[in-house]
Amino acid sequence: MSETTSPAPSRRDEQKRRTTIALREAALQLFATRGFDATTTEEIAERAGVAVRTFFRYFPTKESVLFSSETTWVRAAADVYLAQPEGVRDLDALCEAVVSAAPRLARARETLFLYKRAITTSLVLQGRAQEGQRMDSALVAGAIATRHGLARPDARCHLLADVVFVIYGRALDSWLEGSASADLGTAIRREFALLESVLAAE
Amino acid sequence: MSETTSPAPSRRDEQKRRTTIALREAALQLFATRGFDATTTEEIAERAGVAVRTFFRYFPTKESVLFSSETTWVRAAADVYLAQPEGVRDLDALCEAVVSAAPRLARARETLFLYKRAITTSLVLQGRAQEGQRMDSALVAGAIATRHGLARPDARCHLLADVVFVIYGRALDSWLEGSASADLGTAIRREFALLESVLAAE
DNA sequence: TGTACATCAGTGAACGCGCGTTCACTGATGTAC
DNA sequence: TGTACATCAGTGAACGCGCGTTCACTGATGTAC
Repeated sequence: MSETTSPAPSRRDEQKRRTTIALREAALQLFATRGFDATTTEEIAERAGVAVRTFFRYFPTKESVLFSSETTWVRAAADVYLAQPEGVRDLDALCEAVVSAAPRLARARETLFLYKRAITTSLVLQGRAQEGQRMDSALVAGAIATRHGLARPDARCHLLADVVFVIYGRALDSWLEGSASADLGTAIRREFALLESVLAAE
Repeated sequence: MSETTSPAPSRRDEQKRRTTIALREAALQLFATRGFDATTTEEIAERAGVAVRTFFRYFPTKESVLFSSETTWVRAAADVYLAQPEGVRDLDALCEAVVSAAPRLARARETLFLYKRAITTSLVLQGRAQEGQRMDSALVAGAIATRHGLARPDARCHLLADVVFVIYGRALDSWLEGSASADLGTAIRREFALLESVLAAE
């Protein structure tokens, strides 16, 4: 009755997984180097070793290949946030939560780097990435509301969540642009500290 | 030698201006109601009373019709920001600057409403809007740097500028969704106050 | 273990569609004298 | 003020292109007995 164990991946499932990954990787590489618009679905399929027809069996649109609907690091971070002691200030709790996701993100540095490069080549991808972030922000706003005993997030929750994503985005960017040896967690803490200093200024 | 006076708009210039406006308005209406993807350039041209061919004489792409490159309210707001007395805290100076732009924005309420609706229907438009905001944010970051006597904006300037746009965006949204009689300036001040309270909390 | 049938990943080919371009032209507006 | 020519806004038609769909099929994997 243990439904949690891997449910016997058949050869077919294995094959499907391989094809999915092959298409994802091919697309990421091509988008990051040549740009989204300059890459055709034909080229992606070719690089992945399948027919174009197959590409559209796996992904409904060209741009959807970059965005897996798998639960992001945000959900895990929200749990960390909610696990913080009551006495901790919201902003500090959020900082800890985001920092807790750093190792997982750091492990995918190269992929994140390509992903970011790919995004910048196309308005569609930027729009889609923003859409994803809006959903993540709403999720975080919900967590903040929960911590405060609110049934629904109010304006404060949403504002705070949005600010957190500004901070996260800036931290991620500086980390990706810096040396590979730098620590993402440190970069995140730095941006949080910056926010405080900016508001306290004068 | 007064180059500032209007340089004698000829009939041709007048005609061009009319066509531009007609295309813009037609596109805005159609995008906002039917959605960007569901609207063809054919329909836009038809509604504006010109041929499709003419559309592409005025705008290089379907999506560019929504974005005029005219200087936004941001430049004016940046000037207001820089005109604030030295003693005023950065955040307060920024608040005043954004609030000073409120009347101008409020006058275009209906257009802003349609614009926002249009944006939400398409990833391309979202990306393009975001791109514009990035540029505006960079402009504000530059102004902040100037006020602090920096040659170039540092991380603090950029973070602050980004936060300002989060605040502005949230204020604008709540104003557009609220009753028409509400005041945008008030909404802006409210969001700024919210940010302070959020950071001071506990 | 072996056979018969069902399912399903992958494919080829043809197609619809709308964006954006290219070519060649018309007729109104503007300018030179 | 009037005439001759130049410029330029607008157009029609045909086209290239890549995304995404539809139809009809193949061969490998999975299942029933």
